[in-house]
Amino acid sequence: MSPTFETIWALARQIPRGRVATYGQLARWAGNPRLSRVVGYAMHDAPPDVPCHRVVNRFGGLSDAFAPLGRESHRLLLQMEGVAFLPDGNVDLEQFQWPGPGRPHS
DNA sequence: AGTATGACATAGC
DNA sequence: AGCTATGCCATAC
Repeated sequence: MSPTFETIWALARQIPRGRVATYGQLARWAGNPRLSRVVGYAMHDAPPDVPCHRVVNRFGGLSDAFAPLGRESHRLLLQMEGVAFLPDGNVDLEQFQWPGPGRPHS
């Protein structure tokens, strides 16, 4: 496996429960803000221990590629974790977007 | 081995 | 302010 994938998976795994992160942020923490595409691809190959449902695009919702898997599952999973959804069907990034691993300070 | 595509994002116009 | 073009890494053909 590529170290990039492992890095991305590690970051995704570090996402606290009830919080979501965007591809851009993961990519940024991975080392390159433009790695967003690779992040998505990493999610494609992401093992079950990676909460890919906590990884969303900058709109706050999973991409269409995840839709066939059941976007309701996505919403249900996040709701189960205490994440609120907007009427748009997207997560309230303003409230639930993960601040980042480099600033775990309250 | 090279080209094309992909769960996105940012910058430029 | 909205759209187009480009960047990045890895996989598939």
